[in-house]
Amino acid sequence: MARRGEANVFGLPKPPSARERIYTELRARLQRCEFGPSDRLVDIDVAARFGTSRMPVREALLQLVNEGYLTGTSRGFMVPVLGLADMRDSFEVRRLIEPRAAANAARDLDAAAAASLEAAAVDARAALEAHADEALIQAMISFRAAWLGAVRNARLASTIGRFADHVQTVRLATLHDAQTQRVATEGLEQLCAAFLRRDALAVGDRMTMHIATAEQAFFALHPAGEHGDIAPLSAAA
Amino acid sequence: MARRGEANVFGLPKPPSARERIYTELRARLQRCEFGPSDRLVDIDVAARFGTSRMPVREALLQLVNEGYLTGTSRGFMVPVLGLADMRDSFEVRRLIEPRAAANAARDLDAAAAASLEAAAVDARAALEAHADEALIQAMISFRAAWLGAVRNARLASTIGRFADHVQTVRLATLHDAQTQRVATEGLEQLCAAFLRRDALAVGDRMTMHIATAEQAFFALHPAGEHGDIAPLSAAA
DNA sequence: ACAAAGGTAACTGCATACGGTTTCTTTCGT
DNA sequence: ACGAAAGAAACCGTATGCAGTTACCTTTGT
Repeated sequence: MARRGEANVFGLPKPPSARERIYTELRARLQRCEFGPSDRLVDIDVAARFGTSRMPVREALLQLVNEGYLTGTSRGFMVPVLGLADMRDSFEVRRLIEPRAAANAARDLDAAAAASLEAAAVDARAALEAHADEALIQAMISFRAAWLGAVRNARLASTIGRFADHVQTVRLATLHDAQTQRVATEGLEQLCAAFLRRDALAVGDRMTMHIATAEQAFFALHPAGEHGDIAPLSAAA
Repeated sequence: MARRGEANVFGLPKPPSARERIYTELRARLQRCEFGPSDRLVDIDVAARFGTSRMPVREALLQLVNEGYLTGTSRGFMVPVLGLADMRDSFEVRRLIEPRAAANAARDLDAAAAASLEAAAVDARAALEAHADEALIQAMISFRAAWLGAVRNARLASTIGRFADHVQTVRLATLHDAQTQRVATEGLEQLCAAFLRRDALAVGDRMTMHIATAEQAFFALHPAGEHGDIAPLSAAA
């Protein structure tokens, strides 16, 4: 008897629930920043879009709120406007956990994951030389997904995964500059080489540098105080 | 116009939604391990318990599943049985982030939070000498909540908060031994002293040691040979 | 008596429905 | 013409109902 969600002997993938489908779809779109900030997501509207009722949509939206992809206001769900303070906070957490997680991944890397990493690095190089911005970003997403998938510590991996939106925001903000693209691609290649050598220490160091570089690139574009982006943080005053 | 959930100028507390009430209540009970492992939580049953319908309960349960407090099976929601691997993973993440978070809290500590920390430390000492296990655990919960509340980085704080269940499991598993109680209390007092001095570096170091001590105490009780589940039996007194 | 098969009860997931609240719009008064 | 108030619309939160599925229990056959 095939249990719920498990693949049975016939390899039938699974019958995904409506809630899960909607959640996955919306999260993917949010990670791609296909919804502008302050763009309201109304449950009944999304429901019509998916051909279901409001309930699965509502549950998916609540889950997205809980994971930080959306903010629930009194009037609908909105894409949160990330302020500079949010960015600084996210970078701080990433600095704490991602180097070690990547190092662990390098230690435990299997052949398939190594191949995925290398393929992503090759794609990134090709996209860079072809000036294909979209492909470059996609390659970086694949690279990140590859090493993140090699992290054995499930809690660590899921914790990192919660910052995917932030990472994507940084990418979209910084990777339109040719110089930044080149620096990022070269850093990715060196990181990839360290992964393929299973050099955990080098991977950790490179990841630390990579995050620092991204942070500098991001804040170079956003001088403090320029964008008065609403930072709904603690109302300390 | 009092907005939903906000306290208005008259200090009216708030009208919490049913979903939120149920979620908060269930999470508090789960953190206290009042539900034994493999204890099924049925939505219609909980709904009757709270005097509501199934929907808010269902949403609260889904949120708890999403946060790792429960696991959704084909037949109801169950309290997950934490294996030794889960514990090892949680400790790894805590080692990465909590020392720095505590150090930041020490740097930004205000007078009220400092008072809370000191009060919790005093309570812990009193409970230790009175052999009041429950009060000791409560003091440690308060202490942790106090410094965690002083962490300005909201993302960092919420990330740490996601491991509250793990922390509580460790406490319940280890803090029944008098020797461990004494060591933990003394460590807490030294940590508190460092906080009150605003000595961020000392706080970070002490927190590192604290986590290492907890890890050692926990795994000393659980020989690695047993890959069996840790059965934190319900406190059926 | 034990095992297998079928039936039954229970539970989840989704759909529809309703009330309350908030916000936008319109209208009325000055 | 501008502001305020009342009405209307939109939308969230919750309740109830129904179908599908899964586990458990009963029953039957050997």
